[in-house]
Amino acid sequence: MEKKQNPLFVGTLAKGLRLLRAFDESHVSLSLAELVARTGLEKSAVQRMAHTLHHEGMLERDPGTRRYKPSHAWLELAYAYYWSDPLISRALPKLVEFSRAYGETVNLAQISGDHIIYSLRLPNQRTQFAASIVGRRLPALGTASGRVMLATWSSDEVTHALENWPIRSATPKTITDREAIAEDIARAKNDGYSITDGQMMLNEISLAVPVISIDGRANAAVQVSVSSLTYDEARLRGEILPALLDTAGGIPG
Amino acid sequence: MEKKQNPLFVGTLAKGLRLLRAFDESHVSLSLAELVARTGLEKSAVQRMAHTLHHEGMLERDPGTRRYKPSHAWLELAYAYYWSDPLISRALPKLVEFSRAYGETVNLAQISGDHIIYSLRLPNQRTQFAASIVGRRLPALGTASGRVMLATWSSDEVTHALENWPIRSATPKTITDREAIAEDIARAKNDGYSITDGQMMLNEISLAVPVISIDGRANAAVQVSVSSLTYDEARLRGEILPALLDTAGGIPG
DNA sequence: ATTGAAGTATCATTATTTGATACTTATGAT
DNA sequence: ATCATAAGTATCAAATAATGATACTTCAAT
Repeated sequence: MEKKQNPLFVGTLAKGLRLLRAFDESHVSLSLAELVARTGLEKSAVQRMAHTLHHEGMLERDPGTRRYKPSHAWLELAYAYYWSDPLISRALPKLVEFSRAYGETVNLAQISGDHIIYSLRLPNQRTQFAASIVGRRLPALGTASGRVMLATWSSDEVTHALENWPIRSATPKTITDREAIAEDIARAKNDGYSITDGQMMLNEISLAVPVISIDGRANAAVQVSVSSLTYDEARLRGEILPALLDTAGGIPG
Repeated sequence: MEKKQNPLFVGTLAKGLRLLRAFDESHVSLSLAELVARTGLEKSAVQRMAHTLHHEGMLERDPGTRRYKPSHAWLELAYAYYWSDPLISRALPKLVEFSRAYGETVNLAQISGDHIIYSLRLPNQRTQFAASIVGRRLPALGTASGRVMLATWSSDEVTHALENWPIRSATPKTITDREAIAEDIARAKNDGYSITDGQMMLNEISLAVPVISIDGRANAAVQVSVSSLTYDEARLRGEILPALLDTAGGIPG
């Protein structure tokens, strides 16, 4: 640790957190050696941190393989988060209502830095795993949700986002041209919704509408994903959009 | 810290985790002073840990009130957990299928020490917030899910659980007599399901069936909650039970 | 305007973490 | 089977980084 941090910064704690962060969708369990590789910490440090996290119930440990895994405590943290964010309890009943009425996958997305994060998801039969579980982060500029939120922000903020926020190409159809994204945001500003086609996954159309707070700004969006095989954009606009606007508008300010 | 721990134990990290754990459904945001009270740590230590957790993105901080809150990172951890637990991806499609077919709230519960934890929840219109979000823990003996899991365990394990696991009275109808719970588990062993009425919440009937693994043991259960105002136990057995058994049985070993 | 509580900053002390190393256990190739 | 190598575990002297007491500042309430 060669950082000249604030004297209030506790490096040991920060190191421990790096072990937790080392787990993700492509690293579902990690050995000691793998933790060393992924965190960049000393072997001894990882040994101690992993031991402590296990002792404290934050890491599961397979006695056979000696590999570490996330524990149930990670879900308990999510539980605490849900109670702490007032938007969640306001949005959930509306999303449930929509989900039951239309049978399509519906999500609540929130802005989180330059990404969006899905904080509520109500999957339907055909949605695949990654699109069914909360906590997924995606670059905001590449999603209908992110764009429809930006459409409610000041033009300075939008400009800054367009210039600095990341873009990740996920499919052949991913738009990586920032000029084109700017136009899409402008369109969303006019229309009050945003539609993307195959940006994160092929054959997936997303429709998002903003959850606007008292000050007119949206930090959240309600979003529906449908298969392009069963819907086209016109049908989405005709059948789903009005209900989705109701849903988002019905979320108490 | 007067603990004579293993030399591998890093006290500083454990302290930091206590701050995270201080948040729950009735402590959605905490001031520095409240964190001191809830963790039992020194004011200086809490100051440093909170600063570090905030710096590392694990705590949100309201600049106005100076209160700390869980951050979106807590949902990201849940995301990593979901990928790490193979049962989740196997169970989810089955639960979705059931949910859409019957329109009733359905959950996946897993054993977690002497509690159960809800790891998947598909809420319907009438379910209230606490029953809609994942990560909730309940004393296993007080739930249909816990009992139906125990029904697949060895009698030694059941005895041990009956003698030692906690019971919390949540409603006037909560059964606190361990003898009665023993009988209920025995019944579940025979029937292959368990029904409870108003144990955690009045007017709520729960039906749970085990998710049995290759060795015949269940560490998970699929559970349905319905209102006692619209269902009685007989109707639950007749209409829901067969489908629920299919659902749980269809979860790949 | 005053007061007490909450939050913030500082710093000498020393307990704790550190990281190198040695040891043990697993794994895989021949 | 045997060996070689990697992975995991244990130990300990050195010194860094956490500690916690205290003083200072800001805030909230009367």
